[in-house]
Amino acid sequence: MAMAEVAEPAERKPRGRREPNEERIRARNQRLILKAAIEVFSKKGFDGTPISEIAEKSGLPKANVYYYFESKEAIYRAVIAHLIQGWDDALTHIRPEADPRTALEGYVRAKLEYTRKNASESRLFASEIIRGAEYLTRADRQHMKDVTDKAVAIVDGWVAAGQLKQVNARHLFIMLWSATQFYGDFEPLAADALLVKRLTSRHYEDAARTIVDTVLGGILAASA
Amino acid sequence: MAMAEVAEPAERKPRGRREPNEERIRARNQRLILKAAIEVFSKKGFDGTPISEIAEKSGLPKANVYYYFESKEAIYRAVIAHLIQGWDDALTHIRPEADPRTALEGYVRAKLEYTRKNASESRLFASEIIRGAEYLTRADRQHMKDVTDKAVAIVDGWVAAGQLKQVNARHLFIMLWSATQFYGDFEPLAADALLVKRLTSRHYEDAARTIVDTVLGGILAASA
DNA sequence: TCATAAGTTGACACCTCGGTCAGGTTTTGA
DNA sequence: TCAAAACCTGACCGAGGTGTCAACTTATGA
Repeated sequence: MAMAEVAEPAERKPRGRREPNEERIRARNQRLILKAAIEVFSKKGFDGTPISEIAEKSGLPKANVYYYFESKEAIYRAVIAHLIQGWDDALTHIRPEADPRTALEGYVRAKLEYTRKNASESRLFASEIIRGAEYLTRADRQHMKDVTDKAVAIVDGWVAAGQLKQVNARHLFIMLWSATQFYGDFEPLAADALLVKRLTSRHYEDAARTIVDTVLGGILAASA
Repeated sequence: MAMAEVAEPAERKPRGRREPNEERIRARNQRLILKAAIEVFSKKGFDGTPISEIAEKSGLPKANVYYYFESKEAIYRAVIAHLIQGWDDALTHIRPEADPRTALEGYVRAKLEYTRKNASESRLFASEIIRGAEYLTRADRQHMKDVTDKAVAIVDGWVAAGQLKQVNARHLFIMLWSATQFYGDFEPLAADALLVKRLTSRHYEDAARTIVDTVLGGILAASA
């Protein structure tokens, strides 16, 4: 709603250069706040999160949090915007000149890795989408679309070249995405299904193998 | 937390029988409240939902809602418990004597159908899991486990009989589940990926075909 | 050295929300 | 017909949450 999400200082002209490791107060505190916010938001959701808890977790008094961010919503938006970045890294595995099996397997594994290592972020993102994605900016969504389009084009190319059987690339990526997301976002359910208390790296390994085997087995053009 | 979730009336002995279509006041109002609750909870989450809105949507004053339910949490629990029921219907397609292709295809289509027709419930469930599944009772989770176990055993049977290639049945079901869930729970994302504003039945049809083709193509034992 | 900008903070205003309650009306069943 | 149970509800309360503010301290740069 608000135009200026972050309260800007009166912009003293940045005349002198700075030592790299002398982190500016503003940068440090914003980082602290955002980091705490990711954790708390992902655990309790937007409405369930009191600013006081973000403040506590970041070691700052509440009023100081409001010195750096205009509102709770501004913090949330900043966090969401930050999530989008790391999002498409896995897709870099999908390169036209790569062979489909290696590329797709690389994607699946990278995606699972990301989901596993960044479970909080992943859940927060999922929860934002489930709630209707109202805090994702048009630009964020466009970016995700662009990245998807590019990957889809490459898969279509493989299909055209006879390297893959006919397949709807968009639905294919949805499958891969949802399957990989699942292990992080719905961990309790996944753990139940696998008869364990918590998922370990072994389960992620099994997941990768099953996904790759079944999906690739289904679309890889007669290589066997 | 509370033992008695729902405020019970002083249990007048049910001595006379009733006309079937003369719905009792209590039953009707509880139904109204639960229905409204599903909608609102799924849109705003537990913390984001004010009881006043459930009241409004169900046409009852807030105090009346509290006449039927002890607390907000009680309403939420009741809703969640209700969700579990419809959950495993799709799995009835997985029967030992069925042939794998028909069975799995039936499952995928039924699951997509459910997700599509009951998007609110589906999202609410997903959001509950993402938040850590703290309101799912042990019994609910056990039930889901049991149902899963049964389906897994059947798939394992097919594998043993040589009807399917070697596959980790538990991960397989996770794949199918997550893929089918995705279209309902993450609709905005799915729509973006498919370059449309909203998903239609055609997209669900494409989804079913893609899932079935790729997954079954990957695990069906040399039938082609 | 010193004026000014940036950063810090406890206290507080204000509002929303979960939940209660007293006292009413309607249903029920004998 | 009538008493008791079930049902209904406006008004209210207290806890907890967002966001503000005025006064203070620290950093900056000429």
